[in-house]
Amino acid sequence: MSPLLPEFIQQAEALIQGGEILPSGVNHLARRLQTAVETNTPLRIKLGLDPTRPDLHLGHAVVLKKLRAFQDLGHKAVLIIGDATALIGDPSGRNNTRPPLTEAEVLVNAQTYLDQASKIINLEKAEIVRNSAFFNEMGLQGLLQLTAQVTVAQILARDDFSKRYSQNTPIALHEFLYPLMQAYDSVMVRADLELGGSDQRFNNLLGREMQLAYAKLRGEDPTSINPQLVLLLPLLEGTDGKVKMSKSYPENCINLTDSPSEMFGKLMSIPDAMILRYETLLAQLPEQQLKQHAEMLADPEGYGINPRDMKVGLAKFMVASFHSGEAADLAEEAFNALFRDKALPTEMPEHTLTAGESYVLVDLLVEAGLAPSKSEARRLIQGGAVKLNGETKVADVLATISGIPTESLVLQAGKRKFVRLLFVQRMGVTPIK
RNA sequence: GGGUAGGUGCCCGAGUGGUUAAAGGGGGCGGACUGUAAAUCCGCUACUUCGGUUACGUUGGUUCGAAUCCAACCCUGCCCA
Repeated sequence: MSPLLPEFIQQAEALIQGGEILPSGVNHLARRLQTAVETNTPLRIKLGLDPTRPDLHLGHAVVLKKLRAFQDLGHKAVLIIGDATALIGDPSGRNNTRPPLTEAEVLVNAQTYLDQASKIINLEKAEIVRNSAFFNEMGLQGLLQLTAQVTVAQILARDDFSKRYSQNTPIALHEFLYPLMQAYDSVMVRADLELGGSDQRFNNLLGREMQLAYAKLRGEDPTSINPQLVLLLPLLEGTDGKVKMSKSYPENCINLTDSPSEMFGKLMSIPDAMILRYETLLAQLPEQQLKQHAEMLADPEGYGINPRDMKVGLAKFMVASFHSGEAADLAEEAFNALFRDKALPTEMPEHTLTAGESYVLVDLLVEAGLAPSKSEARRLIQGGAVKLNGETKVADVLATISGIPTESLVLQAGKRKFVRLLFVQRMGVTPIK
């Protein structure tokens, strides 16, 4: 074997940065990288995504960006659309069974996933595999063979399962299958490295075992097998700064499909303590800059900086990378106008009303989508949340409103919900009954 | 199959006959403040034609009155087989 070259060690270090490689040690990865170049066979980098809910968020972006980094070095991205595994739902980090999905939902979500992933990775150069392709073929025998490779004790050793088990919360048997199936993915796509969040440790490591097990079944020499490496990346906390960003808590997520202003605003809402973490995992700023930011954040007054401005920088960077620089500028302007200067937004949904008619405000709030029910609308008014044209606060629950033709009024509920009311002349003749 | 403990609002969780639309916490929403949709503080958190109506696994029953008592059923944990 040729000696390990420093350039590949450096490459490996850069790739591992922020994450954890298993088995641990830079050299494992460096060796693979070098061999790949020497033999001119790109590494197969596996990432599995379950189309359980249609939107990818910035948590996924952390892993996808890493996948992109491998792509940029000429390696093969193997994207698994877990349309079979999605029928179970990953029990990782869960304390209860996931709600099942219909097959139709899974299909729609899968397509959306690919569209969104294409914002980060180069989809044309990636290999895309739906795991239903081989799981549907597997048959009972295949399933039994798969399940025979792992013992119940091994599965129960997994943290989530053992916790649920000891807390007497139900575990459905099919949930045990999830790690096995994910591991089998690795066998089928002959993965050299699997990417995952740090909660994927068990599943990804099982992939190694499974690759070995199946190699033995095929009668291959176990010593000649190189099971996949595992690169685990930290889980990004959501906008609350506490719980990891997860599809299970949509309000805590920043989605890749979020509009520029939405993405900007959500990034501005992360706690100050999260700034550095986002910069590390998402913006992937150079180490030096991160260090500098850490110092400044530790003593904002001393450095004469405002953490807010740092957040603005982060928010603009992210919006620019998912939308465009222009969109980022516009989002910043709109944000400042709306929240700093408390101006009305320039664009908002419209709701058309007939001029001269009298409308009860409570009804209007519901019709215009500003409140989910009339009771809620009343509460909003009582809480002082409802304003007209940004000025007049409505205090009366029984208030009514009417307008003259071509007049427009801005109805506002809270700081973020606006609707423009347009009054038009009644058209034609109203039929009289 | 036998025994036993449970099933409460978006989530967790108190409540064992009557001001209980149901304590407390989390989450969410709103307000004030600010440097932002940070932090902090405060309020709200079933629906309604404002008469009421619907809610504590389901369906019946007892009672002037039930989340609370009774019966059957469904679901979950644990022990035994």
